[in-house]
Amino acid sequence: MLKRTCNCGDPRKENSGETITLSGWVNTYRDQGKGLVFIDLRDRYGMTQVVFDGEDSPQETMEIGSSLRREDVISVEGVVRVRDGAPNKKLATGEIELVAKRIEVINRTETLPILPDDHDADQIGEEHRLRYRYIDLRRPKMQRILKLRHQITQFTRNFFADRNFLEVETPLLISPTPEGARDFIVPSRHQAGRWYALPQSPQIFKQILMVAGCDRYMQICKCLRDEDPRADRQAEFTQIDLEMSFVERDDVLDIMSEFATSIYKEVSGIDLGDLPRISWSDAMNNYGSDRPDIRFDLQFTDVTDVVKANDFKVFASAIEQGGVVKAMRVPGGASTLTRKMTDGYAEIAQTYGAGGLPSVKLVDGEFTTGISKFIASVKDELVSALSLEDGDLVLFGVGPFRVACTSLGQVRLQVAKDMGLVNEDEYKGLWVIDFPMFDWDEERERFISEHHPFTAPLESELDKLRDNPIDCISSGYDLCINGSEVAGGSIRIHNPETQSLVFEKLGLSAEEAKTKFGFLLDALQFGAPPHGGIAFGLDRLVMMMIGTDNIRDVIAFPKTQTGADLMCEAPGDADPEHLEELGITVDVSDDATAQV
RNA sequence: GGGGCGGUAGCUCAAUUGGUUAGAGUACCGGCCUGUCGAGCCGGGUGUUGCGGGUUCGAGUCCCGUCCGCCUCGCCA
Repeated sequence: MLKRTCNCGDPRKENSGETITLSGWVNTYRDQGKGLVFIDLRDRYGMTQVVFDGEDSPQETMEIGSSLRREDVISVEGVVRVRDGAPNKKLATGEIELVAKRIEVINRTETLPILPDDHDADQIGEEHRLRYRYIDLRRPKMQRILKLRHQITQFTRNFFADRNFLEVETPLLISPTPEGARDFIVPSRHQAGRWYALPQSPQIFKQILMVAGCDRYMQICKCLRDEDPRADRQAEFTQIDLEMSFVERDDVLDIMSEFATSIYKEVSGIDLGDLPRISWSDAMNNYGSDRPDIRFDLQFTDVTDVVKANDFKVFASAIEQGGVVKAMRVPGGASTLTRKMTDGYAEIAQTYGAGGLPSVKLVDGEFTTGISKFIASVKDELVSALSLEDGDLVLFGVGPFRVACTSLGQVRLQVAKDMGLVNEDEYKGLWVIDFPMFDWDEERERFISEHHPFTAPLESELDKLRDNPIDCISSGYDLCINGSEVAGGSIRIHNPETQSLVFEKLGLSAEEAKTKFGFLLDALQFGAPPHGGIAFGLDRLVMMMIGTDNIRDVIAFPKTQTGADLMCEAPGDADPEHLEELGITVDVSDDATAQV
């Protein structure tokens, strides 16, 4: 093989006269006719124009040159020279070209299913990009993403290594867990009929590392959750996972704030500014989200008490059932938002569980449209509670607290988009703290952890954990940037009594807890330090820095919505003998599925 | 599990109310062209209209089923 002496992004004017060899892919070819062919040769580092010139290139090289097609792989030895014509300002190597002397065609390509060309690759159906990922990844844009991701992990390792964190690997084959997401399971051969689970996160192991005296742990690790994906969610994703001993909440928030602001700064030049801390309650009440986007205002006002006096049925019955009425003032919304748009908002509210989306406009000092005639009696009170001005639109979130808030919160996001309130170049983050410990699950008729079962309550809330768990505030915290949750963590429970109590509140019998988490409860009995930590969603960090809504863009080999890898055609069939060895028989009939 | 959108040439798309031989750009193939750079010009259609049924004189188009992809609700401690 003709060995390269430098990369396609390297040659400069200073190298003219030098004989070099480049290897790479033919990005484009421009055949000018007998005696002159240009190709752009591309590798990860850049592109160089190679010229096959009848006057300077040997006849044989000339002939091969004119037969080249896009994405053929070649090595070319030649002489660097300053271009005759105008330099190409789009290329770093645009002032020079390589005059081909010797060429080796390493591999020709069939007609390509997709072209690795940033000009129109974004138009190509994603199905094709995923099936031929090795071609898609050749695109400069995808190469930039791979590189940025690498820079982020590199920065992360250095940042935490500098601060005494140890990178420790935790197992992939672990025991199934009762709480949380659906586990991927793996059959055991030595104990046929028993199963491993793939980790949803290394949670318990990192806590045990704290008990083991590691003091500070970090890992960039795969997490696996067998749940339906979304645009920003994959079953298989990566976390920057951390845990620290002898810390309180503020210690974790401080060091993680430093990490977040410095990684944005260093890797992308983005200034996150300060990261304010707001309570979950304020976030829900004012923004209708536990991960509010604070790049724009549009806050809510609770008008439950204001509209109580009124007998409008929708409000009255919601309040009667213990619900609330939230109002969002949209300044100037009366004229800028069309009927079609507000109808769309109502659909959004309904999608998130609200009955509808009552609204009124304030025009010439009077309520018009929507529910104006039903709430005329409390007009003055509403105007003053919301500081309404002429031309404002008011949208109401009605229902049980979480439904009223989150449905209006989703509407808030769309309104901001429609009114152009979102500056896409701006990055604003905040910590959401003081989460509740539990939420009540109507279906299962029991408490479920708002964060996870190892989250400690705030020290001052210990009494409530026993007597009034629904009001108990946890030590949990989430870091949200531009309305996206990028990290979440908590101070953990480090004494077995509290841990048992939480399991009990979650409806986990002592026996069950012992079976599933016995080793953790044991560990807590043998000298567990107070500890806490956090996990950053690496994929979402990369998404935000690269400016994409699609998580598949930032994963080299992502899966589709049905968990398929289109390139390698996973999942695949297993060898029947292998299954027999594992004691597994498979029944995929409709009946069998229906029974599950 | 539910809702929505889509599947036509290698790729991106078009095809009137169900009506002649399913078209265009690009890629690809052939030819021309010595300074191009998303080269240009001339010529070439390379097709199981995702798959299986059905209705009809006639289906890319309508109906039923199914598969695949995307968005989404549930789900994601």
